[in-house]
Amino acid sequence: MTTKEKIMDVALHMFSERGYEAVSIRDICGEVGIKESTLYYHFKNKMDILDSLIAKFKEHIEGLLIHIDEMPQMPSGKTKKKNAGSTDIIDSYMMDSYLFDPFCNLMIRLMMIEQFHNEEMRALYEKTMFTDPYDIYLRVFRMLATKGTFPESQVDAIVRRYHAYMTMLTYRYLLNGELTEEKKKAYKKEVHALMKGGVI
Amino acid sequence: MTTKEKIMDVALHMFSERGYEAVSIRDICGEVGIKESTLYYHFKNKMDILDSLIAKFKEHIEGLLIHIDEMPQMPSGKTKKKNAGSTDIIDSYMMDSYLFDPFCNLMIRLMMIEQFHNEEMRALYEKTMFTDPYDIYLRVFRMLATKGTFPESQVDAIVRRYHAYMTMLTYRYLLNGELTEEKKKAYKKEVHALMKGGVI
DNA sequence: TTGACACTCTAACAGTCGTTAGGTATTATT
DNA sequence: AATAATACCTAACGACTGTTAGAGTGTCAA
Repeated sequence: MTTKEKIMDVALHMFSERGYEAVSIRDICGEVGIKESTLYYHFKNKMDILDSLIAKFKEHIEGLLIHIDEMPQMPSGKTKKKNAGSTDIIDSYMMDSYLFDPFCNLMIRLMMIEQFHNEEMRALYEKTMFTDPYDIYLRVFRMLATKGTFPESQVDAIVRRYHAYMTMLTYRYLLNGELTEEKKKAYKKEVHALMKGGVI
Repeated sequence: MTTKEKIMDVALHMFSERGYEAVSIRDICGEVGIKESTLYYHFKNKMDILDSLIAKFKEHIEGLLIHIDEMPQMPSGKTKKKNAGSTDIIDSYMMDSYLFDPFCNLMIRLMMIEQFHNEEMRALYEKTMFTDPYDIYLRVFRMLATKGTFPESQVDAIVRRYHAYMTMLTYRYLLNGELTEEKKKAYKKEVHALMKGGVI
């Protein structure tokens, strides 16, 4: 990891825990192991660190959304038990590559903190936590409806329910205090229980 | 409003928007219109302001919970259309006296921000945003089940759904950027649409 | 061997931070 | 009238803030 990457990594950890303003340049440099002037060789000022993190995050989710656009009509399609495909693809993109991903999880926390006084953060937060996920769920469940898993007339209601559950569980387990392995397990367990239990 | 109350009011507005550490004593005093030394006449230090806000909030929700404990088996019970009672009591306690209440709404935002590096805040946040609401919904829907609105066997599933919807909508509309009248209306509209639409 | 470049350092700047000592009015109590 | 309490003030403290000028390093191409 280069010094620049290390600075961004340390800064994200600190920003997402205490907020941008509350973290000082000296806090970051102390943890990275460099002098303050060295940081200004890599970034033009403090805000430039935050901007770089946002740019990196935007690139990351852009990549995810492109992959979802290109996703197959039904992933592998080996097992044919009900809803299996939907769980797989949502697990893969929403959980493993987004909510559980260390970088993305910390960025979501940072957006949660900064959204109240930063309009750019607020817009990005709304898009990545509400608008985009809803669109993804809609796409997945529409696909499943064409496969005959359930009537197309029910898609809207099912997507609303699924989105509500996923959002609640995300805030309950993945954005509440430290993200432990236990919380990830509890989150996955609840999601799968809902799928099996026919609550969706 | 006394000077002490004004300090707490201004501090809460600033803390809930930018976070505790990012707000300075001079920021607060400038807005209140006093000198810094005057603030130290009313509070022993900066943390004392935060502690006072937390104490006030705890008292507030304690009062709400006691009122719910003492609530009648069925409020007024004049109209008998399905689910009418549940909506009324939840509107009254959860929305008007909690989520929409200016003081509580700002305290929730503050807890959202501070929970990641303050264990007391995290515990209070979990209790007031997840544990307590779930218990309240459970109590209300159990009561409705005994009235025959729906089978008792369905109570658990219904409460899970209701809690998920309410939590999602709260984060989507009431804890996302500025709390406008439009957002309150959109929130209420979605909640009532879910009740009428039989999605619950 | 020289020069250019990438990277890190020392040392300091002006401004802001939380906090405090000590003074001054106004009001209530004796 | 004297005393005490309440609520505010001026002025400053040492520590910390983001940021910068300028001086080394080491590596590589000419």
